[in-house]
Amino acid sequence: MKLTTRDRIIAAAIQTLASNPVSTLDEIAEAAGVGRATLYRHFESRKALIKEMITDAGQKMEVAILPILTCPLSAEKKLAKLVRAIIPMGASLHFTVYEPLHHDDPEVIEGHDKVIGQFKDLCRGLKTEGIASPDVPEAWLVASLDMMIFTAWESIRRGDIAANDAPDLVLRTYLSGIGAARNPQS
Amino acid sequence: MKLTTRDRIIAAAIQTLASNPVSTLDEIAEAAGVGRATLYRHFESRKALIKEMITDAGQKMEVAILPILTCPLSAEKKLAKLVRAIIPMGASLHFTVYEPLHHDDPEVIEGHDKVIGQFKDLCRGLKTEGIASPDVPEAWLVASLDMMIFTAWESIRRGDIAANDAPDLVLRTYLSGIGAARNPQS
DNA sequence: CTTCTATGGGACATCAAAGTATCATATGGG
DNA sequence: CCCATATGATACTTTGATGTCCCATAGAAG
Repeated sequence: MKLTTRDRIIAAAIQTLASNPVSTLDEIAEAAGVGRATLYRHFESRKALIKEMITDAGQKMEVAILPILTCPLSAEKKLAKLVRAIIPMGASLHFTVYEPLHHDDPEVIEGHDKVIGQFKDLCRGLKTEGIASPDVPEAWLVASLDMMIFTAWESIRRGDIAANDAPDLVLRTYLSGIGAARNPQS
Repeated sequence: MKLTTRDRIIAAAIQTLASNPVSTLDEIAEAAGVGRATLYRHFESRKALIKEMITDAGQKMEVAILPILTCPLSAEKKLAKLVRAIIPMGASLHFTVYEPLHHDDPEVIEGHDKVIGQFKDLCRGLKTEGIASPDVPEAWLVASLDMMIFTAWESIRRGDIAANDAPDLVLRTYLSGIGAARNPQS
């Protein structure tokens, strides 16, 4: 199925703005392969585009996360599936979690809280299963997981890390650090 | 000793631009506690300010890193000192390592490479000491360390993590993951 | 073939931030 | 007191990106 023009613009905006937050609409339009006028036919303004981009990213994240986190698996297994699923969406993750702009928009905040909430639940599960130590703050569990996934995405994009190696690296580093893996499964 | 106006502006620019990359010069000037005119008395243009900010951040990083990495300690000890020293400089780290703008400026690139080079040396040391597993790519060792330190800084700034807890969290997560620490020293 | 819709491209208007110029004022040394 | 230097404040110009408009055209549907 062919992507709609709107979706191509959103995707281009995510990619372009992730690599340079001060991109112009010309750059975004070019990356999307459309004229700037077309961009304005789909979005009222720059601000509207960015807002829809953020909520769109949040929805994509939710769609990717929910089925994984609601299936009956151990938190550790869920984590593994989650990491694999989300690494390719690094830019979406970035905008969903770390967008200090639109601080005020309730719709944006809601999407943000939903995604973060899912992460928090997962991290709580890791604690109750004894995977994560109880004396590590939950906020750190969430923040470092987000960060590690985003870093993996960026490392792939730069060509530093093979896309197929990234998920294992993230899981391993997150669960047992950079030393010898304690549970070299999967 | 009192900070020069120039240094206050640079510091304000680092803080302000780290939290919002599209800050205006008015915002930066206000954060520095000076008038916008004064800002132009010290820097030719916005671009010049940002460039000097980046090189300044790079120099600060170098000054902070070098004495630690050249002293005769194990790589593991160096890492511990490094993390403690750099976390409060999170914003500087951010601009030194992850600034895709000024991609072209040789001076900026040089500073970047110098800092990254130091990190790489340290990571190599961790490998030879057997602290880091040999099958983890060096690029991942560097990238995840950078990002973890930056995340710690941001978590402190948001109020999620206590400043005094952050270094141990980073070291522990980096070396042995979020589970029970293997070597609960220091 | 005609019509409807979406698009590309370019000309133009508008606006916000960058950058410039000037004056009054403070501060510190002589 | 007087001068030099640095600054705050404000008004002004310039610039570059945003936002608007229009027209020619391609493709799909009738």
